[in-house]
Amino acid sequence: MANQDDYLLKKVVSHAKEYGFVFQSSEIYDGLGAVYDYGQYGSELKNNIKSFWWKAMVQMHENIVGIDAAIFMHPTTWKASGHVDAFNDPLIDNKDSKKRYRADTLIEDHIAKIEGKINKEIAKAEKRFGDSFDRGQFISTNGRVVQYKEQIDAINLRMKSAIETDQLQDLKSLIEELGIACAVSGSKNWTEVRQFNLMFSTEIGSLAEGANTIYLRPETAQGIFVNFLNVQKTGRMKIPFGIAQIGKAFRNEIIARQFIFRMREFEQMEMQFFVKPGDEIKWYNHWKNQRIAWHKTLGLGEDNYRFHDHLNLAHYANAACDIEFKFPMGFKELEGIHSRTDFDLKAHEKHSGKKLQFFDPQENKNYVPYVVETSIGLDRMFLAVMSSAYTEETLEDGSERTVLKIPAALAPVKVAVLPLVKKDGLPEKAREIMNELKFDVNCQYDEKDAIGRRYRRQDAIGTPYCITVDHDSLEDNKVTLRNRDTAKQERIDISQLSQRIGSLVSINSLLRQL
RNA sequence: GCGAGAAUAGCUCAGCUGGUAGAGCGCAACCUUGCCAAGGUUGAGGUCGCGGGUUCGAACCCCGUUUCUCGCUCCA
Repeated sequence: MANQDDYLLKKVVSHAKEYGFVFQSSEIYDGLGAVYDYGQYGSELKNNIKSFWWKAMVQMHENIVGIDAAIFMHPTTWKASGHVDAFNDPLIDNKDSKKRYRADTLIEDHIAKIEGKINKEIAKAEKRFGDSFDRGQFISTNGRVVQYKEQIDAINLRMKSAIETDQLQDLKSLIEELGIACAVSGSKNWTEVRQFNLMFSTEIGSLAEGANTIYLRPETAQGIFVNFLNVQKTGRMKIPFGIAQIGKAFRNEIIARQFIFRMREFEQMEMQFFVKPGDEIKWYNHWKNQRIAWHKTLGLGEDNYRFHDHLNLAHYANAACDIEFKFPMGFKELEGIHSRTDFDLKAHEKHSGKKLQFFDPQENKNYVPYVVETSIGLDRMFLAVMSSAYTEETLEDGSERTVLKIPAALAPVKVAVLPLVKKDGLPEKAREIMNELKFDVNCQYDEKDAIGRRYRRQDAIGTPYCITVDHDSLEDNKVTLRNRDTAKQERIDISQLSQRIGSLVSINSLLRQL
């Protein structure tokens, strides 16, 4: 089973390359790790996914608007968001077991052990003294407990100052002095502590001295939060309302693998929905339903989706789940829906000194709104479409074909116009049709090779419809319309083509189902 | 980042104990044909991932490096 799935992923990767969907970045220079480029068909597919999302989220909702914030943001943004602290991990490896740990977690685990000893002492004393046991007094007077607590305080103090001042050597010394051993190998043979920053940084010239390091945003959400007031005021938005955005984000992943599933440069499509405090769970459930409906409209397979509720919530969230998709490598996160409370806006209030509040006329008071976020990885969505669309079929006559059954509304090329033969005026007639259709949809003209081979070529890039011009077309002004998935053909009047194709491949038909 | 494996034409791969590269498919042009990968002719495309080393001689052996895959690890 696993082999078959690996097989599918490999197939999708090589198909994506062979037909111009996805290339490895800078391939002629041996490539750049975990960075990929979208080719001629890939970029079309990606744009169509964006368009479907944007229309569904922005255009279909009067109370949602879209923005396009810059990738560079003021450095304080990332202090407020918590990324400077949380995306900065001091890591240490055990040389014997080859296991990697966060240095601060190792120390915290050690502290937890000492706390365990304190609790043992307390439990013992409680047993001994029974009802007359004064817990508070015991803790502050018992010699052993006081000693343990002093130890903990000293370790904490040293760890904090080491992290804050970037004294990584001291973190290692601390680990060695405490005699912390690897849980796997049991050895105390550690490497140096190294800092891993998941945020890419660069310099900017215009900021004041000492504050000139800026980051490439590790998520797009903060661009929305810092613009909350701008949009609310200028757009006269009333709660509840949403701000949507599609954009690139960057993470210097230690390990980035599985094709475009985890990349160092990736694109997010997300919407932050601002609600009245207390209403957030209602809206959280609302957006869960909305988002899964969006996915299922595409018809990539009902069974390919599932919700995964987070049990361990991030510090900012009071409810969170993922929409997982069955990728070739198993069910993996495709989209996240988080109830982020007022954590972000409050943090920006604190760091900027600006009030980020909404005056609610019904409540007749100001409050910091709560936020429900929907955030989907565009590249992951791309992979979901590609991997579920990839099909190898054996036809009735025993021949095989590879077809991308991409939803018609997302297909890179909607129609191929093909003269049955390359003579007798058929190419001219086909060009004529093409020159009209190209105003409506992305189409291709192809006269090379036998008609069957041209059909297969279009199948391989997922073109949902082929129009074939034959000798009869010159007489009756009709052409055949060939369906990619069924290979069935129908005869249709040239004058009706534009309308017919439009209804078959338009995103609107999907939007109407929502 | 650690460990293991891999890298030869656009794709899939062959290439013997070292003797300076092949196939199928695809691609391009032309001829023939004409509704589901047809036939013929001709052609383009690889300093064998990159850099060193051993050797008279390296796609092949050794070292380093890059990229990919798997496992560990990490994952707001």
